[in-house]
Amino acid sequence: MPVPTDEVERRVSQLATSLRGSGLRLTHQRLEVAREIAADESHPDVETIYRGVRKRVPTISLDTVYRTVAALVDLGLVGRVNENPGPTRYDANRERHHHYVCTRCGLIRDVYSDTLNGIEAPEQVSGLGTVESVRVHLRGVCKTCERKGNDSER
Amino acid sequence: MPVPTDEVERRVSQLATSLRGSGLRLTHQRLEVAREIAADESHPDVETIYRGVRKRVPTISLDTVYRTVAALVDLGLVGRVNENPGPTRYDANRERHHHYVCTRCGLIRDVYSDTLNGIEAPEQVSGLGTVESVRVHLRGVCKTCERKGNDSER
DNA sequence: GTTACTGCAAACTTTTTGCACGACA
DNA sequence: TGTCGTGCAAAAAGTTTGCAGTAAC
Repeated sequence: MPVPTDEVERRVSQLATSLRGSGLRLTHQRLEVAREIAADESHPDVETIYRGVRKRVPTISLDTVYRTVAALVDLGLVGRVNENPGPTRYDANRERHHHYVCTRCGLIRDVYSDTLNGIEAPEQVSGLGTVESVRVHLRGVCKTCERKGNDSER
Repeated sequence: MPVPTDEVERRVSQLATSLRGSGLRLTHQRLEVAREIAADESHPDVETIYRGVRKRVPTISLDTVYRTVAALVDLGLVGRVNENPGPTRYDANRERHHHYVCTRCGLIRDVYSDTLNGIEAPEQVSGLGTVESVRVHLRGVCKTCERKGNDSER
């Protein structure tokens, strides 16, 4: 299930507004990188974003994608996802959510749950520092990998 | 608070037994890498393990540490921790636990909580695949960073 | 017209791999 | 003694940076 077109456009225009608002220039490349991330709910890495954007902007370079993604992360418009070793992946979904991760293929899916959202930090944690977010990571084997029955541990 | 000596030895001997049991040779290097991870609760990366082991085994090479750590992970004796971008970190603590992560300095502390252990996957997740583990990630700013008041985002 | 952004190339960091010698069982 | 593991070196993968030309404002 792809991200609905209007949701993509909503995200892109929010990204555009925020870029402009923070004094950054709204270039063709940035807009297309933003669009690519907004339309991809598979939590793509930079290489994947690069391949996608190149279909529309064949001259874009990989380092521009790196720089743009870093800018979007700094602005808080995109989240970094480090569930697995290997390339960092990115997430345009800024709604509160949790993650399901397949330990075989690395698939990451967003999980929405009021129950999980309601979890509070144990009081002992206040001795360590402030708590700004509580995220649940569910790990297992996805349906596709289970069907394949293979054991490519990633 | 360092890991108590007897707990370190308990972990090391378990690692030794498992290595032998799986047909791998019990070398000086492997034993010392295992000891280093077992004694370090800061979730060290390979470079840190390497520096620690070199005090006792000055001739060990970095790639041996990489290979040993990979073997320990494959045997399920050590966990991989990917809370942040940058080098992968490792965890000798195999008890069920959760993580508190400082978003400024990258500190990772283990969190034990029966409440958090009791969390169950929402039923919608069963549509995605099996669930083998449920871990809670608490992110915030640790006491030390808060005191410093600096903003080195990491 | 300025200044920030891009593309290129090179560097850097983290991790993996091939090979010959040395050490464990 | 045979085989697996180690150290060395080189390569691969992922990411960052300096610079000169180009495009946004």
